[in-house]
Amino acid sequence: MHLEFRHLRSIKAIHECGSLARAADQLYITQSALSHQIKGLEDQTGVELFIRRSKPMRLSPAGLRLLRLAEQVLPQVEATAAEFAALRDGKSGRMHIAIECHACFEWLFPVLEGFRKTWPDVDVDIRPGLAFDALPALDREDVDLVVSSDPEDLPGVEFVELFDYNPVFVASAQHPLASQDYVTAADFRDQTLISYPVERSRLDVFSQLLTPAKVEPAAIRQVELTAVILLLVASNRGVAVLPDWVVREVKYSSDYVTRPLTETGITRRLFAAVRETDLDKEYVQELIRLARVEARKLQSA
Amino acid sequence: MHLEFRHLRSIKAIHECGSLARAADQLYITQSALSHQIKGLEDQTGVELFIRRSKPMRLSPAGLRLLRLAEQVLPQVEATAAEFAALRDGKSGRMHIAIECHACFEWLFPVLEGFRKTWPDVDVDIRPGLAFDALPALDREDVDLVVSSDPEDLPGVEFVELFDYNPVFVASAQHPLASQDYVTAADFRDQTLISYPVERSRLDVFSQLLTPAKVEPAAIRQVELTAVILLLVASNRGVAVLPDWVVREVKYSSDYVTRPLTETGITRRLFAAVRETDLDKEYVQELIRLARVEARKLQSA
DNA sequence: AGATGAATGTGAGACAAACTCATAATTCTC
DNA sequence: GAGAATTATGAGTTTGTCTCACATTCATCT
Repeated sequence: MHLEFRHLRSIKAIHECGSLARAADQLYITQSALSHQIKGLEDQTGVELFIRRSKPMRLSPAGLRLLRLAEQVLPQVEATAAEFAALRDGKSGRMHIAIECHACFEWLFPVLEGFRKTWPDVDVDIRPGLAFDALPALDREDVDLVVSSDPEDLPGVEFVELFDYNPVFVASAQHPLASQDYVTAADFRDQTLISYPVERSRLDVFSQLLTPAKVEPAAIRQVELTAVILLLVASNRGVAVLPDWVVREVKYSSDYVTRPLTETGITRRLFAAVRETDLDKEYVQELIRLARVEARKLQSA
Repeated sequence: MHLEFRHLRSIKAIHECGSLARAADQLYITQSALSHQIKGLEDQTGVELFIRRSKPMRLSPAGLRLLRLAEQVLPQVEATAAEFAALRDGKSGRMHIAIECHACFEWLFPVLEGFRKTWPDVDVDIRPGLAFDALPALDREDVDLVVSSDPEDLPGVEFVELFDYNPVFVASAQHPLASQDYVTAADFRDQTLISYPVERSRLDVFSQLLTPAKVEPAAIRQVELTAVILLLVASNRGVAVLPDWVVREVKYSSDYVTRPLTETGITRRLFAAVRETDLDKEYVQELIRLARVEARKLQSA
């Protein structure tokens, strides 16, 4: 049975118009074409679709069955076509984000909250699980944006600057180091460091401070959640290094102090890695813009 | 968006096979054709359907959307195609029956009960509402079989003999006429006749007995249901004329007697009117066969 | 009945779309 | 980097669907 959408549309039109000629007009083909088409289908299936005895043609039981199929199927097709149109116009799309830096969730989530209001048809998700090899995942189109602070020169991938931040030392107000104006690598030698459970190269404390200075903390405790890290620090169970935006957030204001790392402080830059082909998409640019706005908000807080 | 079933089948096949070449084999087309086809669809929609960066091609989000459509739509189409095949093979069909004679429901219903067991895919219905002009309805394909005792010579319509029956006089055992061996037209002059609410020409009592004899009953009471007619007759509220098969059914065995109409009795013949084009369909012949069997069962009861 | 009008059906040819064949260009694997 | 596997491309053929022009059918009116 060689059925095509054309046949379903024709049957629906003939049923609605009550005549071949009018249906043909509606379908922008000649009445002859419609007649050929229906006859062809009838010949092929060996089943009568219309009752021609009485003259406005009426659907036979078999024709009614096809009409039912048409009424099930055609709306689904049109819905898909509409989604494709939205996709092409850039109104719809996918924005699955991999975050290499664990704490980024803190500013990214409010950004996405705002984003989904203006771009309701974009499928948004955060995938912290892919932290390992997020850039290959970007290339494989498993994700569409990677938040990273280590830009690489990859073909087809563009690193767009988001904002600068400072990793800062965090300790309980009662902690001895709290009395210093700033903290150096050597200061960590006797400390319990509380950090995210990821490899050292991905942690600012190590990559920017301890590893170059060849300093090893007395102990390391790995904690998944930012809120819990701050809780432990406030209870003087250890010290931590976190991006400034985290400790500036009001909701975590607790009994701890922050100090710069080294006399001058350390500055890091965050990037959004996206595929070059996605760079011109409006919603991608909008997300980057929103991220920068959010960063400015946090900095002034 | 010029989508065809072909595209949906291709996308499904490529997804399942994981490669163009294997999918092409499965679809009985060349790999080249498949490549052209997908590219054509992508060009037309302006949306990438497959990710070709890595070399077994994988579906893009948009491609996945189409795959979902395919998985919704294709089974529906195949189900319809299967129904059509059954239709052509005569395993499936429609058997909407119009009964001109009101009492025919009594034997027809058990027939249909048996019929639907062997022909589960035939859509069965009884339509007593069409009693008026059932033959035109047959021609218009509103119904497929008309049970009638008045064969006409219509083009395209065949009257197939079902069985003979005798309209018999029914009265309470206490009724004066119950003492006679048979009943004549004149006997009705003083009686209340209980009959179905249809025109006289459709009632055997009138067409076969009273109208030719120009006899008018004292009163006529019209009752819809056969069971109620027999109830009223048993209560001596009037007399009736019913086909023999009705009064032979055990379930109605009550306090009434039956007598022949006229000395010799009246015999009538029942026909199944079907369209000539339907005559060779197996399930039509089967229904007629079952009707005759049922009639024999009732006669021997 | 025959005429009239409004449908639907039919046949031939035009045209476009989809396929095949042969071959080029990728990408993966060892 | 060579070879294998996979996908892309271009040219030419085939298939199928459409249009055009006309035949046919059916319903209604006088």
